[in-house]
Amino acid sequence: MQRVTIYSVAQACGVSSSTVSRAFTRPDLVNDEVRQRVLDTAAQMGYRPNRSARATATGRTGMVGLVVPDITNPFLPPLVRAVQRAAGLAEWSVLLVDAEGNAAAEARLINQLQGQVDGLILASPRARPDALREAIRDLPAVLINREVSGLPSVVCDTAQALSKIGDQLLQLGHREVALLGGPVDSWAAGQRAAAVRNWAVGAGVVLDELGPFDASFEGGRDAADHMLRTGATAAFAFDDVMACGVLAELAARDVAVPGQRSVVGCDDVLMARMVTPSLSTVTAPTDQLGGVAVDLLHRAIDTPSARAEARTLPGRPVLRGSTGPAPSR
Amino acid sequence: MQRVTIYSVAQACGVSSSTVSRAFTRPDLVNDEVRQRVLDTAAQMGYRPNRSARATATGRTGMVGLVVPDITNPFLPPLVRAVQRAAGLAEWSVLLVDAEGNAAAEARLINQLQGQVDGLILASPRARPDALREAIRDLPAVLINREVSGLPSVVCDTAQALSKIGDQLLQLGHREVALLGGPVDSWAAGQRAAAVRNWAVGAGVVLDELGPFDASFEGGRDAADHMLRTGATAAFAFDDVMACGVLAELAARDVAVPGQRSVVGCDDVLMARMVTPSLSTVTAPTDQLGGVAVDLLHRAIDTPSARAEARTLPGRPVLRGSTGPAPSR
DNA sequence: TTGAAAGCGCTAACAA
DNA sequence: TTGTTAGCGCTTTCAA
Repeated sequence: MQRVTIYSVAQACGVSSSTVSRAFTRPDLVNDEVRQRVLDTAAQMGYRPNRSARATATGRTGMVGLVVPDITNPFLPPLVRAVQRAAGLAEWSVLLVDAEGNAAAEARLINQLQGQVDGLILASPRARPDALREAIRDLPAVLINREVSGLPSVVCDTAQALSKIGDQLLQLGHREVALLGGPVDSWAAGQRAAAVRNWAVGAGVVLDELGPFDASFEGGRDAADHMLRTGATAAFAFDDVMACGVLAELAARDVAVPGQRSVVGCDDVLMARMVTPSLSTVTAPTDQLGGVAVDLLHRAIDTPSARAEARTLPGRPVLRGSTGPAPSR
Repeated sequence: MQRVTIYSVAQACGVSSSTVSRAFTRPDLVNDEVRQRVLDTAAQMGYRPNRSARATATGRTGMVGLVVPDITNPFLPPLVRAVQRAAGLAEWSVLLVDAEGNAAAEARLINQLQGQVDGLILASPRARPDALREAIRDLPAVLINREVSGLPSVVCDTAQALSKIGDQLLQLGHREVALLGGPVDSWAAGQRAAAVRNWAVGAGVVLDELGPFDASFEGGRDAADHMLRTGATAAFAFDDVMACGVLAELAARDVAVPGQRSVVGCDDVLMARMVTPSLSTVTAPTDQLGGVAVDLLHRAIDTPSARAEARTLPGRPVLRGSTGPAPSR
């Protein structure tokens, strides 16, 4: 029993190999009856188009590279899923690459993807803009949660949501608030910090800018320690993971949340609901982020000349158990 | 400026295309000096071997499919990373496929991978054995955390670790213990249940078998509810996620952990350290699981005739804050 | 140690 | 609407 190719199918059908090929790739160009016959015998013979051969012939691999800075960051798996689902709809396979938290590795990994994929989706990459652009070369690429001029991107705008949560804190009586900063090479960290700063000025509250801290549980514990040395009664953590660390450290020190301190996260990862108290945070529209990214990549591939589009999707504020009235003095 | 191929490099070097090809794939077959010259000009011209063309010629894609049942399960991302790292060492790219928690989708997805990859790594697949075997067909495949006769596999043995934790509970005075069962189609759930049962018989403790529950936070809350209706002072949850749900529900009902109830998880996911109290659990040797899986796949590909090997790696018990002395009556 | 040439399975002009 | 044919870029005999 031989490998089944378009040739064996063609022979079995009494047509030429091109007809078989067309039956699969350009069904409209083939007589209905013939096409059906081809498809049937192909199915029956267990024919599966050889992706590699197709790729050599067309120059398209049918694969997209998805590069993530750190797959263990709980924000990413749902995003990976979203991208995967959207890509699947476009008949794309996803080549996942994890930079293992190493910003320097990103460029190298992107490089390795060259020639293996039709396009790139980069989820909140940490590499510097020039390194990024050089690694990407002329491969169509889309960024998620980061903007770099000249590259298409889709980001979650957390500014509005954060400011809404801020207003809530204000109403709850908080007058001094801490900003627990995230990694300096994180674009999102910059955006979020700016948003909180902006809100603080408008709201007239005292803002204690602390950090940068590691975007991790331990970083959060560290941040809580610093926060307790200020007069802040509430804190915006860079993300939910850090916020969880803050909660843990506060609990360890018998500082009641939300009784004595309020804590706000960002991203709304699965864990945000699981901790006690549950985290007030900003929900990112993960599915849409993935969908739009794939969509933009489609365009970037089909119309390489088109101007890079920078899209923004709003985050949604969610108030849960970790925010409450400021303690009375 | 044209695409650079072995031909352009060959021309620039004054050698034949086969020599260029060899310089990359069989360097030993080429004169040292010539090879160096070829490699240098290739690098300088920015030559990158075309994976697809190579694949059509050799019949090897240089890719492995990694199928996971649910990428949002926190146990998996570290495993994905481990597999990816090991695969990278073998010059393999990883095509990640997420079944989105849908057992039925697994077989379909595996099927789609046919012809696209050289082999398959299936992380704790849920599909039934026959469906699995049929989907795999004659693609080399390795299972992680599941055993199916005839297929190579590497699993984490949690039995010893669970029994050790059980012994600890015994010493702490627990005499009635609950087993919060996981999904029935999970092989690991079966193994863990058997381990706990076994230990319980040997230790002479009363075992309340409850469930099956959903392997989720909500499933854990549900399980806690059931547990509280028994006399159990300690519980083995199917996994850490479920255990977190148990902790949350107990906290919500003001049942102190570990004061009134002890809780044991399994897997030692990141979250296990983050919850309060931190979870006593079983640490899986994730990196090794990934490494061995890739190793086994290597063999399965190189020696298709070889007998399927079923390897076992021990889990390690970790006692943290969620286990303590049984409450005195 | 090297080169010529056939072929991997498929697509895409072009012609019929 | 179909078939013929020439590639896609690479590997791999086979001869030299």
